[in-house]
Amino acid sequence: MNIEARIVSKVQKALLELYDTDMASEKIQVQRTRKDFTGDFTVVVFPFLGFTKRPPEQTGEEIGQFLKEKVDEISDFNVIKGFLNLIIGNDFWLRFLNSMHQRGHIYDFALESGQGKIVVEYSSPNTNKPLHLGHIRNNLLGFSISRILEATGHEVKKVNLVNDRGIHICKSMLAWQKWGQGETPESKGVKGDHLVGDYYVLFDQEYKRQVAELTEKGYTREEAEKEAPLMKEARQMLHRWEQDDAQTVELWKKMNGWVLEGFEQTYQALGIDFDRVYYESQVYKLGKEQVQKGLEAGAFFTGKDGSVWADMADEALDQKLLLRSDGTSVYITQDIGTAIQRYQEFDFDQHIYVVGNEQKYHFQVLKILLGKLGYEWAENLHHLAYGMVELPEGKMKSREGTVVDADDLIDEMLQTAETMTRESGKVGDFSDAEKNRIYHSIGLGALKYFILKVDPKKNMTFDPKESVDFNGNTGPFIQYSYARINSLIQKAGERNISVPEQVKASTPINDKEIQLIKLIHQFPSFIQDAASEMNPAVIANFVYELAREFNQFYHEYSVLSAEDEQLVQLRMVLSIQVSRVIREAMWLLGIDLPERM
RNA sequence: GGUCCUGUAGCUCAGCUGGAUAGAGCAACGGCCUUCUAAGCCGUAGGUCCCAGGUUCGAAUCCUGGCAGGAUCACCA
Repeated sequence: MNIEARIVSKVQKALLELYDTDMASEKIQVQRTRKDFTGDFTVVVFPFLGFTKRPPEQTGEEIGQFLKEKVDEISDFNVIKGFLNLIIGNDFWLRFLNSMHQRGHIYDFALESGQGKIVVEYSSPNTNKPLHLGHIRNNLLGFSISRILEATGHEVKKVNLVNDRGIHICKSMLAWQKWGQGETPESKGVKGDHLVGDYYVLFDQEYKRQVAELTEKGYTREEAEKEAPLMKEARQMLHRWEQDDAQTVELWKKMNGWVLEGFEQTYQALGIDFDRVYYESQVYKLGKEQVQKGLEAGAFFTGKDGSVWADMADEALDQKLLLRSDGTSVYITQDIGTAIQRYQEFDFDQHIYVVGNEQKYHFQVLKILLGKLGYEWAENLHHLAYGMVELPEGKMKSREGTVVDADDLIDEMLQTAETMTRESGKVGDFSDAEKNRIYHSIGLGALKYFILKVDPKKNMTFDPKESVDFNGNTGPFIQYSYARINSLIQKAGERNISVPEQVKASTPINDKEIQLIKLIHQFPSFIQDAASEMNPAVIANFVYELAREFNQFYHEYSVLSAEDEQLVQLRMVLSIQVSRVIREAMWLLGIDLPERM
């Protein structure tokens, strides 16, 4: 049990003994004492006044007195207005630090194993164009939240559902067939996903031209869009694909292969991976059967033209199409099928879908439909709906060419990292391989941190200028803090300063040191919060605060040349523990740390 | 029009299930490297927490109603 929980239970006891009142522990507020007051934890006494029948100051005094006598860790207290500030004795913090020092992972004690199995679906790209900034947010969130859930004792399965079929892929295929002249990623020297994306753009340009031509001839816009020869051809191609036409399938396999290879490179650069990859081409039919079953069971109904619908009037929603009149399935039908498949495969306790917030309605409906089919686990599906990434000049629009390409962005980050590092002149003696590793850590660290530090559900503005800034609340700031501690530890070794197994109980600790130990102490509860809110930003903000706090300490006090031996040992142990927490917090975010920078 | 999300310093964001004088970074200005990495540290300046009511001992936080921005309500995915 952590110290806060202990205080709550002791306050509860105090209320019972002093005022004969049994108060629920959730109603007792214990919080960190604000920096401008003395104390470590604060009990808010206002809620107790109803039954203590005493003014706030007196109530605080009485409870404070009780706690000081009955709780060893509490060495003193003070009362200001209705706030009872408790002071925890140094020996408690020292004991805590020592216990930390002997542990493996720090987040171990956030970890209660056997918390259940969770499937996290993320990334889910279409195979007709390369990844962009929006996908990066998705990938980073999915990957980080998976690690956070693992740290809280869940068994996590990371899955990707690649949308490798449909009309959009046919568009690229058609354009390549018409104008590609056998071009390949190798022959052209570009990544496969970019090559295919280029043909998608080509299709769109030509298609627009045809539509314009037709509207000039007197077609309405809608007619023109439908009748444009290119679109007709694309639809025919999709039809052929669905008929398993050998030539079409071969072309599809070839171009999908190019794209997937390109994606793989991007994933690798981002440092993310999956336990299982699904392809829509293989699972898109799964839902039909389920819908048929539901139809037979009376959960759904048939329209006049043979299409199948669900009525969601009970949920105050409209009707939803599940199968088209020609019997083919729509998007939601597929998701019904894959959800059931995954439940059978993994027997999950929860399933998280990391998908943009524009699909909120979709997932709301998905849960309802699975409920109608009688699956109680439908309520264990969660949609982690993240906001869109906007640019300072507004939304990213592929049509206007304002999308930020993932690979370009990564390159730019690496370039900047290299330039900045060169200018600092700190890695002169490194091998090229080492230097590249460092540029990669820093460049990607900056990008990842920039994106993960904001609350997922909010839309965020991505300012390229700001993202490339390595000062302030950034990934490199934290990496730098870490590298400095690391160097400290190296130096200690060179100077034959040994790190003790235990810090001596009598060692005096100053406020800054206590502040740092307190932060470390809170790490597990931040992990819990991040997990329950599905929000990596909680971790990001925490580790930033820790790094900032440490930098202040580092600036103000000397570790290796502290006044006496005991202090050197305390500060060494403290520094090591801080670096461990930074490392583990950054690991939860999926951000690498260079040992030197 | 219905539903959902967001609105905090010039800009980008924190602010936990209501708690003390609302916090960081960037940008601006001024300091600190003969001392463990200055990608750092310190200071100055900057606020009608969108508006109006309500609940409460207490509201940036909860409720209601506005306003502004965004998303969504396809036989698209």
